Amino acid sequence: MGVTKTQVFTDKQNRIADLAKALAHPARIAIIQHLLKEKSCVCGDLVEVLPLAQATVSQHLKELKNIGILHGEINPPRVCYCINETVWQEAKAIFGEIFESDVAVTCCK
Amino acid sequence: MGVTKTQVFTDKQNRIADLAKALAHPARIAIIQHLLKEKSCVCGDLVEVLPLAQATVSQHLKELKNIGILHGEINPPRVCYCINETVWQEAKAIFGEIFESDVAVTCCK
DNA sequence: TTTTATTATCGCAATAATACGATAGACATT
DNA sequence: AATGTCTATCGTATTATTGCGATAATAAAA
Repeated sequence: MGVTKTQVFTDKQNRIADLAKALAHPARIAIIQHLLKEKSCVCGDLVEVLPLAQATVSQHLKELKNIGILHGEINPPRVCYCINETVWQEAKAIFGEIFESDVAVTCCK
Repeated sequence: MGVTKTQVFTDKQNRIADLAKALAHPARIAIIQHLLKEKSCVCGDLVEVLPLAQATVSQHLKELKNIGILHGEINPPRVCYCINETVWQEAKAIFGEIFESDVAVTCCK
């Protein structure tokens, strides 16, 4: 065991979980916040902002790229990372849908 | 290593990441969806709905309870789990804040 | 071609997360 | 007191994640 049983859940449930997992680390939150705030999105800038080693930052960027939230654009010798607006809108819609539900306060009564 | 360096990030960044981590598993998404949809929130019902062992479901419930999204109410011999509206609104606000930001499409140009 | 600058990947170590059987705990009912 | 029902916890095996030094890869510039 030790592996998530993705096959028993719906595609949407897995997608929501994957998107949430991409946001489930403070460094990746910091990266996204920086890219939303600053126009500059060069990897080296992020390495300066984040108190993590270059290899670690690169790894977090890779995860965000894999899920689709970011895409990288080679601009030698630098790489410019940008938020992928399509996936960003997808995530916005998915989380919006979840949180727009009203909670039954008097549950089980 | 292998442990997240939480101390170098802000409380808010860590909180966002923790809330996202709570949502970062399809079983926990399914649990939340079920609690939002159905009035029944008894642990046993969730065990029937989810194709996971009782121990595993209980463990996921515990994680959601630890982060504050759920609270359990003992109703012997059952336990009724409900969404904690305070934390739910907090999460809604936090994720809403992130996603309301406009993305600069023409990044690095 | 060599150097320089920047980023990605590899390899490793350590911790975290997932899953479940077995068992313990809580509490009403018999 | 004994039983039955439901849930939590423990122990364990397996896989995933985090972090970083070292090194490779890429491409412009000297």
